[in-house]
Amino acid sequence: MSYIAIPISETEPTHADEREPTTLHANLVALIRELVIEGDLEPGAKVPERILCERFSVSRTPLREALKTLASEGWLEILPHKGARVTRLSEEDVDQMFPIMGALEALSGELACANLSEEQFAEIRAIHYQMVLHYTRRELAPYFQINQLIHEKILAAAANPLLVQMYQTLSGRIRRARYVANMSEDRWEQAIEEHEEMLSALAARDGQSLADVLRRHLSNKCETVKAHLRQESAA
Amino acid sequence: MSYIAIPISETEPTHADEREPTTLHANLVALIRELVIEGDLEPGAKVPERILCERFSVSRTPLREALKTLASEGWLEILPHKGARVTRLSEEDVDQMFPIMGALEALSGELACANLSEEQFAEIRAIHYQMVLHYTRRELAPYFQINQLIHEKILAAAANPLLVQMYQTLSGRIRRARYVANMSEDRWEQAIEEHEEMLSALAARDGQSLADVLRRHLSNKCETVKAHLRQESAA
DNA sequence: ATATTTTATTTTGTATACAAAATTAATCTA
DNA sequence: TAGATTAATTTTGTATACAAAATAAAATAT
Repeated sequence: MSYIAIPISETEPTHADEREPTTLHANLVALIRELVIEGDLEPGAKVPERILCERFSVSRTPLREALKTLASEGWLEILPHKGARVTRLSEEDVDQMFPIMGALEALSGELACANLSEEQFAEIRAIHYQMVLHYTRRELAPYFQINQLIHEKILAAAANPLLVQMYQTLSGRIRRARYVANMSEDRWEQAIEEHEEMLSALAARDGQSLADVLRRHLSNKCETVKAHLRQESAA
Repeated sequence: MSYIAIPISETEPTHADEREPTTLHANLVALIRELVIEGDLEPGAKVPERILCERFSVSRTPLREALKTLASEGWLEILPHKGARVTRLSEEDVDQMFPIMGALEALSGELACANLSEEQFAEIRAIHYQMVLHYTRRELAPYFQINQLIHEKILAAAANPLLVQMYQTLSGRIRRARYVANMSEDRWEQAIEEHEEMLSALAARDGQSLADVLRRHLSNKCETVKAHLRQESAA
């Protein structure tokens, strides 16, 4: 049987000791997940319980519960009697993830077109042009951030919380790889063109077109990420 | 309050040499998940730790880890200091789940058409006609079982393990509701027609058509499930 | 020195112990 | 009697303790 988790992901405190109404378990899940996403725990690295216990000043009980949850979400792999390791994304994994993300994002596009208010559209359009500005100035980091924001806005407009959660789980797992991936000039230009298409489709509330371009966009992104993974594993 | 009788059957393999290393945690996850799916633990029911500990003859530590995992998978909800409850699907939940399942199943259809061997197709066709036979005899339970099998075969043909896992997790969560839902005669006939379309699309390896009919099929199923939920909550 | 057992040490899996919160039972008041 | 307050009980959250497995280190044989 399968086990893919649907995470309850909300941004939470930065220190384990500023816990108020929540439990250690919940805090630890958020904290360790962040460690993985930010790359403080590298893919393939062992995640020894004792080290983390000392780092967060907690006992093994809540920590182990957190590890189990994170494994269920796909961030870690737990081998019986051998402990937890940070999941290492293979090209195969990425090949499996991207079509699914494509399908989910396409769905979000269709739903967004059906629901999008004029205000929401205006906001996305504004953000879009801000992103283009960053592109013309070749400001990579802000570009990525704004880029992410656009996809989040579309996702939010789909008005399906479960869809948001599932997409974010997948997206989070490749976020680091995607961020580090230095795009080629050509790829960057292509990405901008795809975003122009998205805006047009959104303006026309053309769900089918939006779905198509999102799928295509993601498929291209997939190649970028895989290239980066190859490069990384070579080094 | 209803308690549970649990068979702890398959923990002892017949031969120790072909025994893969397993933990109580992993077993418990599978066992309790089954309890939820089979309906032994009803939606909304409390899941008291002590009771389950006694039923399974384990301590709270591995049990609690299992509960955390199951909560992460969406089967349970854990409220701090109040314990675990079986997730109760609202109509809203179902409305959110089905479009996603539709997107995933549509994707599986496209991928299946791209990969399907002649042998695989022949197998699905055979199963299909067996299902039609059950329909003509109005044998509901076997019909459901075979029906499920067809979808699993298509999913498997997509050759994307992650897709399988994600779909099964969602599918499992509504399985009980879907099974119990007594279909109307009209709906049943319609379902059969949709399955005929699926087979044609598969035969032609027409991914787009297959995706469309699968989405439509699932959308109809959604209405059936929601009707059942309404009926259930009324009682 | 290399390879292979044997023995320590560490790490994980599970059980138990104890404190805090929540639930239930009991008591009191109007 | 109903409702509110307080005390008892249960249940959950976390820490610690101990056993089994795995890893590292030491010792032996080749």
